[in-house]
Amino acid sequence: MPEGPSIVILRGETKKFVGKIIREASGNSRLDKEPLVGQRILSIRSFGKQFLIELPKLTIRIHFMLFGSYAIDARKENRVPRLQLHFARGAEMNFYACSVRYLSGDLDELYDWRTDVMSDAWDARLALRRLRAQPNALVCDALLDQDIFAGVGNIIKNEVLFRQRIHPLSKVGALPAAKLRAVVKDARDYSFLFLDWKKKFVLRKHWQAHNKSMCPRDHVKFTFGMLGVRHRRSFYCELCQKKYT
DNA sequence: CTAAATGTTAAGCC
DNA sequence: GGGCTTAACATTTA
Repeated sequence: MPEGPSIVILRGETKKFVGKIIREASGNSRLDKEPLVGQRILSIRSFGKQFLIELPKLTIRIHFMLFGSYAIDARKENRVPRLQLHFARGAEMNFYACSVRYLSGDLDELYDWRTDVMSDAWDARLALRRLRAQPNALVCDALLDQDIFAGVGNIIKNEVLFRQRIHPLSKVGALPAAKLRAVVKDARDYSFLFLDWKKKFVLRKHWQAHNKSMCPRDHVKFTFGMLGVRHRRSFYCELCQKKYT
């Protein structure tokens, strides 16, 4: 569920709710759901891995973390939704095992859409600038930095590094300028491939590095490690992914 | 069956 | 208090 492209898919599945009025709100979230009732949905947006439902008085922010899921006009059996929104004629949205928060204020002030890899407003040059500002960071950390690449997660990280033949423990500042630009470009390009493949339910079979044991280029074993400040899984080939230090 | 995972936050420690 | 590391959270899949 959690990476940016998956949230874009959810946005597509819920766009019909824009303009609709929330008739009832329930769920095991501890938030007060009363303020939602009677509110009309002004817009449904996403920022990185966050799903946003904009109402006149507040915005519902849903983050699916690792395990979250949803059901639109359907329910999961034997599960209590964290948040359930009811609309006219039985339409409903159900969100499970996710983080729900309310935001107040103008979304355009809360979020810098230029940093969302899935956004029309994506600004590659801004990402480059932010990368150059932390030359000592490891590329595997930089790609997961939501202030630079909002929406990029561990799968996209592993795939982009493999596609660009970059060792995850490379230092940002050591990458040649063209290589750094390629990382920025591919973070977005691969995210859109991810979106396309996920829509067609063929994402997994296109993984070249993530969760794989063998390098498809060199047919040698991938190295596996829990790398970076967040100790996230990295799968990489010592032969074809160059380490810039 | 057990373990680990597409992620973030907050507590805990120096 | 800041900056860092670790634990907690929760569900599906291998």
